[in-house]
Amino acid sequence: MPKPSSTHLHQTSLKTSLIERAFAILDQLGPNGVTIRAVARASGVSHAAPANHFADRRQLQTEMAILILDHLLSDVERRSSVEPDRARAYLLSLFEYSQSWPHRYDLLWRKDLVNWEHPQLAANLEEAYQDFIQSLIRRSPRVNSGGEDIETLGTALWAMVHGYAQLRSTRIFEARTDKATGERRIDAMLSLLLGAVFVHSGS
Amino acid sequence: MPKPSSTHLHQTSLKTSLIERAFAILDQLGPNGVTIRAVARASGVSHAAPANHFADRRQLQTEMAILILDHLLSDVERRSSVEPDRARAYLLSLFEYSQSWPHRYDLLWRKDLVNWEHPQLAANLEEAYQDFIQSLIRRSPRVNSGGEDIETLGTALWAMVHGYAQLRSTRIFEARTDKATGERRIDAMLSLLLGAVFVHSGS
DNA sequence: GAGATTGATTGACACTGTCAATTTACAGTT
DNA sequence: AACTGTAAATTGACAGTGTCAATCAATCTC
Repeated sequence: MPKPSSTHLHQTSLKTSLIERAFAILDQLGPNGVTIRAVARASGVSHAAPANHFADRRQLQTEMAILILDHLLSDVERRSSVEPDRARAYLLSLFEYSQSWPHRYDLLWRKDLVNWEHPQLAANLEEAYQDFIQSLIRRSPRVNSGGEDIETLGTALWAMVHGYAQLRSTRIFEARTDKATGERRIDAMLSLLLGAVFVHSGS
Repeated sequence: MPKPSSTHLHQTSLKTSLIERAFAILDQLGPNGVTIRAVARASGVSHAAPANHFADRRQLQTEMAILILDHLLSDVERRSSVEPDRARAYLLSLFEYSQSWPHRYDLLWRKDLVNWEHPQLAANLEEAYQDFIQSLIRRSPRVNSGGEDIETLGTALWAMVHGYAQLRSTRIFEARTDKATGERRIDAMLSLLLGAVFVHSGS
């Protein structure tokens, strides 16, 4: 029952407006800035209005996480239309997104802010991950080691990119946050892992 | 000027007592539980007493992070005395620590709670990382590719273990948090990377 | 001993999330 | 058209939080 006409005073439903403002605050101030009251304030409603749409703060951020994951996966599709290697598209998008939208990426993996038990969120990630694994298999069925080692490889790749994205902000790896050098480094790491494992090394 | 006798009413200096209690709370409730007031309460002092020892909450948690890193590195040493491969000791300790002390490990990398600009903290991590790289070189100077690729490999290994440790809690990798299967998976991933790159594959 | 300094206490302020009670505005029924 | 019911927004309150200012006590220094 989506009511196209205004329910009360908002042209667009308040819920979507709240989420919009929440993203604006997130991008600017980070996860800690996304308070219920700040979002309400930015939307011009009373501090308790959001309660009608989100049970609590965690649920707001969980719904944001679903949108962030969508956003990220849409970037995978965009890149995949150019890059023939779909597994590579996943990994490069993952890294690029973490650098382009650092606060969104941070929020996504904060399990105190996001409820990863949420069925849709969990299902979307699981689906993406399985698709990633499939694209790895499709990429090159002929692997040095056989069997389920392909899943180990997938886990290693995903974890590596994710870990690198997160640790870069602590400056252990590379002093400055230069995106270009980061991508070059990612590329080298992927070549290392992919090139060494697969029979015909890519790129 | 460490005053061995009681400054006021505490046998041991209040600062160390505060940190002790803070760790107890951290281990039980996670980073969000470590509030200035809760720590003060647990130490039996007024809510503003900690301000004399920590400028703000972030500084308390930053000092905790220094201790956590020490703790983690001491585990590396312990393991290194058994495991001849020191680089491997780093990686396995890193993972095991993240599973044994999940909340401490979480806190360590939370840049909103910990100030990674802190000179001592940054220096300690940098030193450990360089030692890790050195142990990688010492492990096997003969690498397939030459030059600074050893640093790329080091980054890849560290990032992979860290990323795996963090993502395990979101259940993408392995549904249940079984430590044993986790270690087996880590082992497989390390063999993948190390065994493929180095001339004589380890383990 | 007098004075100064360090450390702890109390009280306050501006925030936060969340709940209860209330008011508002719309929709459907008769 | 009036009534009623329901959903949504408001107001007010409560218990927390971090942090600051003023106060108070105890110790150290000369």
